[in-house]
Amino acid sequence: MMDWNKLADILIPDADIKPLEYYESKYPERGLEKGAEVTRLAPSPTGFMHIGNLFVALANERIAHQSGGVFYLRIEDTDEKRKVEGAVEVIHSSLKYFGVEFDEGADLCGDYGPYYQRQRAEIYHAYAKELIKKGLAYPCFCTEEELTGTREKQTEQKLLPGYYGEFARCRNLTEEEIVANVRAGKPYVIRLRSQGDVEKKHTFRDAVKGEITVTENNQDVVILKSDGIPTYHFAHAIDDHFMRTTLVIRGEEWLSSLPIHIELFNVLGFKLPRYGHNCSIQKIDGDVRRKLSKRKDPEASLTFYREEGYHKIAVKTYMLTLLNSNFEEWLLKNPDKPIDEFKYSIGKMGKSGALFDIVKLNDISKTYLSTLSVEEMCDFLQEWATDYGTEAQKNYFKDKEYLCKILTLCMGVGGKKRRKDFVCAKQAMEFIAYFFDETFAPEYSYRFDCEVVKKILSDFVAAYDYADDCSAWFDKVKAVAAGSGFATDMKAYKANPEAFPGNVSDVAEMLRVAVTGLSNTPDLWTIMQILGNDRSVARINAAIAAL
RNA sequence: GGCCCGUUGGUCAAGCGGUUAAGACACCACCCUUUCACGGUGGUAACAUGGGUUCGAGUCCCGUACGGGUCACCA
Repeated sequence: MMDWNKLADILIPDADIKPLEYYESKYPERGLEKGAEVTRLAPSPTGFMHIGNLFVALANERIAHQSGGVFYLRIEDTDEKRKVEGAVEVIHSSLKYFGVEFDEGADLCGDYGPYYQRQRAEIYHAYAKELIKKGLAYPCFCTEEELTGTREKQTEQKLLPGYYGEFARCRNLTEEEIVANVRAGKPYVIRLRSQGDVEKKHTFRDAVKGEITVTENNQDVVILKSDGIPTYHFAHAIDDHFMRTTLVIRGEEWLSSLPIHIELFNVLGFKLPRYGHNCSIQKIDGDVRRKLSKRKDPEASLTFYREEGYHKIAVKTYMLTLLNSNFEEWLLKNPDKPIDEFKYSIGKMGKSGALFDIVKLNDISKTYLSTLSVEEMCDFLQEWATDYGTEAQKNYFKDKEYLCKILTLCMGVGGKKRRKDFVCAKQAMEFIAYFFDETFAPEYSYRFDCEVVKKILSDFVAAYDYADDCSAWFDKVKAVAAGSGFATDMKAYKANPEAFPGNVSDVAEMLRVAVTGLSNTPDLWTIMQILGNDRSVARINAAIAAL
């Protein structure tokens, strides 16, 4: 008869392990109100934050906070190879930027810590040891070569690959063999002695997908690696139990290991949390649909949105439209309410992967930015420019009064309807570049003959008076147009376009190009008012000279 | 390949056995307009496929195709 107690002491000789009751009482049930959910985000500190991380973070955060529960951050740093310095800071700062705040976790305080898995070795060891004592886990001395060898044999024979049943060679080692191996200094892992049967299937209720069928796990999965660090599966069971997680929303790539988790919770005597497996965000690449890729797609990275200067609320709004199918409808009805008032529901999450649509994001961004005041816009742009702007762009903020005039114009403040010219800070800053001599770099492009343009511009300069009001100014534009035979009456022009070389709008375009270098800008009269008489005239003269 | 998940317009999607199959983005047209926009009105466009069940199927069942996920001492 095998003495598992003795073996457990040999295999896991830690001195600081306490009785199991200690851990249960140290991390008691949270005294939350009924219905309050405890959720978490558990990223690996790889230094890269994927848009999918934000997606799943938002879902968990909404569920917790809207139910009066707790949302915490746990760092899954069990894989030494993937660890990157400063990664936790990146996780915190990028999520915080998008308005996702944790109640506890990682470098915040909390009663259920530590929140770094590497610092939780004691508790993992305590439970691994317990499983060994019960005969539910055992050491495995197989080498990597042996494992790949059996896997190859299995695939060859079209058998289920893995460490199970007859292939679990270390499963039935005798006490003497184990002791001898340990004495010989052979490295070993601890494996679960699976009790499952792959022939048995159960239906499982997933919070996102609904009823799904899961097959029992029969793999003797590794729970403690040879360095004594747990694998994800084991850490997940221990941590989510002792951190008292009630609902795990995670990517669907975890769905296939759900059977392992179910068995682990069961074998440890823990209550299984509820799970929701959500789909990942995809993109269309040529004609294949695939996950947004860290390497190929810049928009996969959270830093992309910061660098482009997308407003955090716009990004969050877009995420929510993907996250919950009835959100857009709500937003339409409640345009002025803060988006956190939307009642998020996990059941309304899409069951199939959504394509990332930057055009839609742009639309949402434009609409959101058009609700800001001039002061808010100014602050928003400055915040972006401080981190990502060029020196010239930073200089835009030296004369705030001047800038505000520009923003008032470009945002259509004071008009009947706001304009929607700004998508993100970077684009907005480029959009207003022509107001600043340092960044005014016109590329004149006219749709009319040089001589015609030259005459019109010259006629206009001769007539222009800075003191003119908008309508006097436009009368002069019309006069100039008429002087070259252009139509000034749009109805007449439309009735017989052949009779004219063009119409007054074509003339306005020439002036616009001359003054701003662009054919697409807000009201030209106001632009010239902002630029001032000298600069306006000088620019038109420069344009004439360039012809 | 095995197992699991999915499939409504170009995109996001509503829909829970009877609907003229919503809405949003994009696109197109017209209107408004001194230019650029905003805005307004309208339009094009979808239930992957084959079988069932049913008086009746986008909705339920089975097969097929296609797409995705997963099969580590990675999470």
